[in-house]
Amino acid sequence: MTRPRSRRGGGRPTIADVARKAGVGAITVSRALREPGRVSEDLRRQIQAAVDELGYVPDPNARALASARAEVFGVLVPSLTNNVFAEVVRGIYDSLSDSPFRIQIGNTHYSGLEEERLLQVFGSQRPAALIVAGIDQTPGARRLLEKAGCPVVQVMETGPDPVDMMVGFSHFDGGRTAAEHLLEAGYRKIGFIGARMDPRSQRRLAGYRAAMEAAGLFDPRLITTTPVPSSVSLGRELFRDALAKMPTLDGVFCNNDDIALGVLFECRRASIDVPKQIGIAGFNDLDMMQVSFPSITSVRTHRYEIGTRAVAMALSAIAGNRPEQRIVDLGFELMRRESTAR
Amino acid sequence: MTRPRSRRGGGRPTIADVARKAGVGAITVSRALREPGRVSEDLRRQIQAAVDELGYVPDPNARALASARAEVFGVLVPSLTNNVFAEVVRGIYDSLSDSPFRIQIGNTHYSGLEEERLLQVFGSQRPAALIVAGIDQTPGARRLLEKAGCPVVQVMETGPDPVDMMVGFSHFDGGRTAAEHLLEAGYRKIGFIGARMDPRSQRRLAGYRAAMEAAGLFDPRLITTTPVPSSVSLGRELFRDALAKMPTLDGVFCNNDDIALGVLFECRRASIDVPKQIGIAGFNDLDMMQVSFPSITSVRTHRYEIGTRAVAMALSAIAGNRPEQRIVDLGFELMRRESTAR
DNA sequence: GCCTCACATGGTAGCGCTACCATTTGTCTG
DNA sequence: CAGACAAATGGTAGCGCTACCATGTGAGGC
Repeated sequence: MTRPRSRRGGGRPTIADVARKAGVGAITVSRALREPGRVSEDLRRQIQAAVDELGYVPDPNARALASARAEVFGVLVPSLTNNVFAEVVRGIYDSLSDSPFRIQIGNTHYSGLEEERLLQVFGSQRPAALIVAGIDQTPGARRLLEKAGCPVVQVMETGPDPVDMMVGFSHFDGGRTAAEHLLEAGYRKIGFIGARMDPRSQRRLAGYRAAMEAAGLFDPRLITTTPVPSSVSLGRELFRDALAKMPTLDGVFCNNDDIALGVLFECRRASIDVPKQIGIAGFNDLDMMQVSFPSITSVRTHRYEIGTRAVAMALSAIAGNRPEQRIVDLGFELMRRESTAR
Repeated sequence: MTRPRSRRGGGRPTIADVARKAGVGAITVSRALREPGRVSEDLRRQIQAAVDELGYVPDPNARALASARAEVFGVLVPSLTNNVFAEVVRGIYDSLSDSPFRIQIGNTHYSGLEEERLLQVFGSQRPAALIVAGIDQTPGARRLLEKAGCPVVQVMETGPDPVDMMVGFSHFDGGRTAAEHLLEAGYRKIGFIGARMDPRSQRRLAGYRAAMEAAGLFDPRLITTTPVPSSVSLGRELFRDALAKMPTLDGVFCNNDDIALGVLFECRRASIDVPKQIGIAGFNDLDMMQVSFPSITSVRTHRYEIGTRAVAMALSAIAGNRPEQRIVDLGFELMRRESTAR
């Protein structure tokens, strides 16, 4: 004796209700929804009518359980408020908005351990794809990615050894390009100011250092960094520190645009002429860099495109295609502006 | 004849594997994990050992299907890159990071229709709670929220008629306070500059207007708005427009801080003295407002706290408590700075 | 005209977990 | 010391969906 259970609150319609109403088998409804091509025109119309009338929406949990695959993209980023990652995430959302895939974001707070924990959690859902920021996973995280059984895209950076696929650019080259530009503009005592100093910042620093060493101008006292999260106010403070340490500074390459803006404000307050006395270059090229006064030179990065491209590659892999390129370098663009126009 | 199916790729351990290894029933494992208090110390230890050894992680999909409730918080925001919502979302994430709840974010792109669509999708998952930005849902969206069968928190704003609970503040009062401050500082021809003009911006405008009318100084030509998304560069352009329309302008209340910063930059470029010739006030009080030069007056809003408070209220409701207050007003704080110190 | 085969549809048996009962054991009352 | 009752544990039956296989039908080949 099995009386129907009514655990479910509203008792929303199930696939069986649709099947009954349309006068077909449940499996045919399932197919009509997922592979319309395999169901005859007639039935498809009938089923669609029943779906509309009942307001049927498939239960993604039941679907995931039965098919051993959730229609979920797992996305791991180190920060939600940093505009850089927010843009990448926006690209991901926009690219998936018309697909059946949901998105699950994890915030690692720049912690490898937290990343590992989140990968464990995500893995238990059997996601359709994973997109993770960075290429410096812990060995444990890397192992989890490798046995995730789904396409994996590492974003933000390119490197030699992808877990599966990669979309990004070379932060080393970006840092070097900015420093070389400052050198070409005639600056000599060029400082590096950086906050947070995650692995990507470290590589931008390395690029800066390579350029300075090639010019025979490197001096460790030119470098001012902190692990503290980046902000405009921090940029001001770090610049004051840098200037105290090395009063003859005549240029700065900033880790990112927030810092650069802070430096600009501090110059203004201290009546230091930009670009005459000090040249400033930032990184990422946020919208405000081109409208600040003076406008600020920055390395434009293609953050939104990193998100859209990562999704495109993952979708292609899900569809069963081999990727043409496992590693996609989207490059960057140096935007020369007033702040370095000596 | 039922031979075991091995659809599942890696064949990761299930609750039955743990139960077998620990020598108990599956249901006891389930309980040990969810309600440890109801399982004896001994078994709990035994089960934990088996879980650790096998690396068992419960399948959230199966769990959701069986219990008719997914451990998911659905969050709907109009933008992912707008710092305001990014901060709210960060508060939500931080508050839930140690809980079993996952988070599912939906980006409505400021569209009521898209919000409705996303609520439909979210509803099909039977989330544990819903957090939605704003109080101006379409009738359809409101209906979906009402029959969601879970706690609902509307955030960012307070209003008279919550679906369930609310956390935010009065944008009308915020706008009025900013305008009154400019009036007190001695400005008279105070413009309103706004981009995007979502419902919250509209109410800030209404607050500004109320203050100006009370002072007998309102003039529709003082208002410059656009539906275009907000940005620093847009702030510059809108300010130019405003000035062209009304050259005697001596103050501006900006919809948000990006716009305010754009106005400041434009003043600098056009050699307009701030605060002597023009007073500037922004909204939200982003970090950079206090370090810009001159620093910019702004209305500080408690965005992160909106996120944390919303989660706290939802968790309390999930735990079965009646909320002490259905409507929580977190207020705001006027930060007086150099840009309005005439 | 029979066989093959593709195509359309359906039935059955779970996916991994938990709700709902049962059952067992120990503890407390009168 | 019987009866009542709480605490601890387990069995059974699904949650709503899809993978797998079976069946029926008509077109095409020989």
